[in-house]
Amino acid sequence: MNFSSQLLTWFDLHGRKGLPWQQSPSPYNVWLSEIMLQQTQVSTVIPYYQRFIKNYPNLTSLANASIDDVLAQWTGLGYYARARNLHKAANIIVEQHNGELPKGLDKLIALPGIGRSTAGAIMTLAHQQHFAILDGNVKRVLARYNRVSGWPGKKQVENQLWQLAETLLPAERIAHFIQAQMDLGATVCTRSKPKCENCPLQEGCQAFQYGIPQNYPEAKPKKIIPLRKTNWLIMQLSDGKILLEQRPNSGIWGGLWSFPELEPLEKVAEYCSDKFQTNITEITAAPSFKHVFSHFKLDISPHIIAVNHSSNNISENNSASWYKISDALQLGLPAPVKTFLKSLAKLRE
DNA sequence: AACCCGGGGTC
DNA sequence: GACCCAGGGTT
Repeated sequence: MNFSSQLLTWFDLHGRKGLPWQQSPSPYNVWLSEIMLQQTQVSTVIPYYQRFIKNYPNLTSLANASIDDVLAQWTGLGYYARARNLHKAANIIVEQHNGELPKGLDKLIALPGIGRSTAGAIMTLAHQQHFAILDGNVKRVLARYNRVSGWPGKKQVENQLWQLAETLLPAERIAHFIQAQMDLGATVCTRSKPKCENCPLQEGCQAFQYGIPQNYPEAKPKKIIPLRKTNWLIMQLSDGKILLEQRPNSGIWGGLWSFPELEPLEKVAEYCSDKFQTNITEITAAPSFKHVFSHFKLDISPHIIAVNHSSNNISENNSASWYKISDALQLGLPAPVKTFLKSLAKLRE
């Protein structure tokens, strides 16, 4: 028995077949699930996927939605560029491909947010075409099976893995095979404590036979991440409304609603007055906390600022608005903002 | 080909 | 705090 037939036999017995996006693997459903699953675990994705499909059952409804609504649906999933690219791609597909996801690796890769692996997943899972994928699971399975040394972030190592992934493709049951690789990686050939005793590929696995499976693939070189500080200005009117500002599309939390930030804090009165037409009556410092991103750490000091309007509306040149907290919670919010707003609401109860 | 970008969950 | 997770985009 070879790699693919061993894997397929295992899949029939132990593979995952009840995931929401597997019930009807249309190109749209596969695409949406693949985007959500980029760098995100299955268990996290499931409720988001179900809500998304309920609100946007097909590609046209997604394209017709506003980006603000899409981001609100995405709140808490992270990597918000995925949502912006998804929405952008949906509109391109409506305008240039008659509302149907194009069929073909290169046409898929041409869309924002779809790379080679995601395109491969759509071609195999939705169209039963003969392509490889190379996600974290497949990288791990192949690196161990073939004892590939080096970090997959290196081009040469990645090329080697792609080569292997393509060589091992079976002639039949391509969708099951792709799914089986991911399932094996997720449930048996796990990053730590792999269950080699339950693995159908044990006999041919080079790392199991001659090395230590956990050592493959090599880990990403560590980097020291910088610490940044910021102050959140949580302006609140006497009626309880708070001010939120929409962040620019590029950069961290792009397109999401958050509190105005100011560092240093010295000229806070001037800032609130000039930019938001508010007069400060009282400032209360809330406990600071840290939020960790992959490439930096943010030390956030929230300041609850009781204010009065000095003018009825905020100047037009910034995208900020006053919200009741219950309404704010419906917007696209970074996770720590959502958490903070919830605690603020509880405080006033 | 190297490097950058980026959120949240879990243990 | 370290590490994981169905990568993509830019330079």
